Amino acid sequence: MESAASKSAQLTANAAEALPAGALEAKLELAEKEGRQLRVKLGLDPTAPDIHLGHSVVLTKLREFQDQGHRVVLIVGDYTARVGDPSGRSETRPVLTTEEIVANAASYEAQAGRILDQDPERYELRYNSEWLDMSMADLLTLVRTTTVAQLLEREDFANRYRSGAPISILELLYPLMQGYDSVAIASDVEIGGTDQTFNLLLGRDIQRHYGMAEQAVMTMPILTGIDGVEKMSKTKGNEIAIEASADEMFGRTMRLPDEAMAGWFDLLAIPSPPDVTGPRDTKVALSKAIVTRFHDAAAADRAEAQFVSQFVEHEIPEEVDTFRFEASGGSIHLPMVLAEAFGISRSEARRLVEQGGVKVDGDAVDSCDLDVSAELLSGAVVQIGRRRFKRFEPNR
RNA sequence: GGCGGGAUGUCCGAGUGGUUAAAGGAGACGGGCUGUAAACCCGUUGGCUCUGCCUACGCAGGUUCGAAUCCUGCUCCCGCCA
Repeated sequence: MESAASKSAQLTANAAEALPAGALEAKLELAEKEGRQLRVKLGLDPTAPDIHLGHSVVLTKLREFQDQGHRVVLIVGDYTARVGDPSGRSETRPVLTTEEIVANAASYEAQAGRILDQDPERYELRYNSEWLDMSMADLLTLVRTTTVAQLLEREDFANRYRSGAPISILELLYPLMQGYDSVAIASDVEIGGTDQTFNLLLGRDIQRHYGMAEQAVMTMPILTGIDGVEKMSKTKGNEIAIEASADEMFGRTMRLPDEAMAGWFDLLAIPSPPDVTGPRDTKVALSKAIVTRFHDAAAADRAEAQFVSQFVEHEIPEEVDTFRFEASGGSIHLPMVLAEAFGISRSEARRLVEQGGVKVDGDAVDSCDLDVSAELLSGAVVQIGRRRFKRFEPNR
């Protein structure tokens, strides 16, 4: 039997922090002694419908807990989403409608299932509206646990307060609500990104006020987006969704700046290839590993081949969507048909032609020829830039 | 309750009567280059029936030959003092 110490060491291997020191190990020991599972909590913020690689870091960590026999309690923050987590933000989040939240939550659960073990013995899903839709009296009890000074210790609040930027009461309430989630589900461990450290630790205080054992806290480093700088997030458009196609996953990973690769290997728990290879090959290996994880090895090979053909050798891809155009007249006004085919405005189409960005069967269109013959387009592959293709077929 | 600040294009943010479709930055897109959908360089970035026209600087009016810029009212947001 493995010791609690070694299990703890294993779990914290690529974590940022495990707080307070020794707490996780103590929890593991306790669980073993009492012969029970640990309840490991993760709060999900259903403000965007897609799970991306950033979420996968934490979810994969939860999976490790499951593989050691523990129980993951996923909390869909359907109620807290009405408040908006201010973590790391300089402004108040927009509030979602109930319908959006419900739809996002459903999609979240389905996607989380790709990483987590959904065996009911080891998996529990809860919505925090279940307990946060509380009476005023209960809210007052909750609010009594914490002071404004405590909340203002949090870096983003402190910064905003100092600079005279607005802080809404709603936002101050968020950490309290999240902490109450820990009370409601009696969590033993809570996991989150390093930007959650304050909230996770406050959860301990709140549990204590309610006379409960305090949770251990584990934070995971934040995965950068494909820009290699900012936190991966849908809003910034630098994410790789775990539902993305193999080609998209591969290509987007190839966009990652070389310097950011090491962090990705570490956080995504992908073994680094031998360092005899150059950065290009390293990045290819990373891309293939990611595609393999969410699709399979064959898909990774195909994605690589596709990438090489399209972006290295600049070939027209084999499979191109067909666009049917009206070829009744003899000549076609290019901006019009491009706008229709690619969903851009005619002005934009005109600009693209002027910049030499439009190719028909590989040849750039002359900017003087805004009207072309229908025959030229018939059966041709029209290309905008390096990434957008459509096969034109006359509509007859 | 009092005082003050603010609302500009996808975002941030200049601009206080006239070459302003609106500086600058970010983002995005196109081209070049490249191991790369990286970096770097160049360019573009409201729409259209495109040597011109239309729409746009919170909303509604007004002044003016002419307003994002001045005036009036309204809506919303924020800070400070009490």
